Amino acid sequence: MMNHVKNARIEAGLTQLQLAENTGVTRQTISLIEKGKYNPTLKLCLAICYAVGKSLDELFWIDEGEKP
Amino acid sequence: MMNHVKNARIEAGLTQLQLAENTGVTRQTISLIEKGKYNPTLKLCLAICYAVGKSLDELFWIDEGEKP
DNA sequence: CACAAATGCAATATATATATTACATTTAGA
DNA sequence: TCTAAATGTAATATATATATTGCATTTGTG
Repeated sequence: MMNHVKNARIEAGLTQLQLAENTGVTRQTISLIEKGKYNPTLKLCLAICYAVGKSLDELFWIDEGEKP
Repeated sequence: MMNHVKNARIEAGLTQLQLAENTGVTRQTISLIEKGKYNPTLKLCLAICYAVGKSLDELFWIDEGEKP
């Protein structure tokens, strides 16, 4: 479940803890999502989008070519 | 948790049962998502996108103006 | 109208997303 | 180098997404 959350978070100047607080979840949850080890809910995906100023497609859409 | 799944499904000429089978979930799950009573996982959101040929933003992004 | 397909929805069970706590490791700055 | 902040990660607990079954209601078509 690859995504672009980590890059977007860093671009937004946020730490994992800050993003977690902004989105109402735990730092672990953010960490695992960034590592691609979680399958987040849509609600959380949207909260992350709002927090870092990106769209769902920008953060979570994976083109075939991007799959390792 | 409003979305545009129902319209997209109908445009794609699929029934709830067909979309459920294509995405590997139950018809109930599709029904509840369309009714906005569920908070689906990203994986399922992507499966629905692929099944109906739409992007995450097209199906699940809710503009402020759209909120009832 | 009659009949079948499609949909809504309820109750219970299961799988898994997320919380909580805690500790180890890495990274950045003085 | 030293230290604090940031990050990785594990164990257990809880909340909730999803499955399963079943039946009622709606919708379309002859």
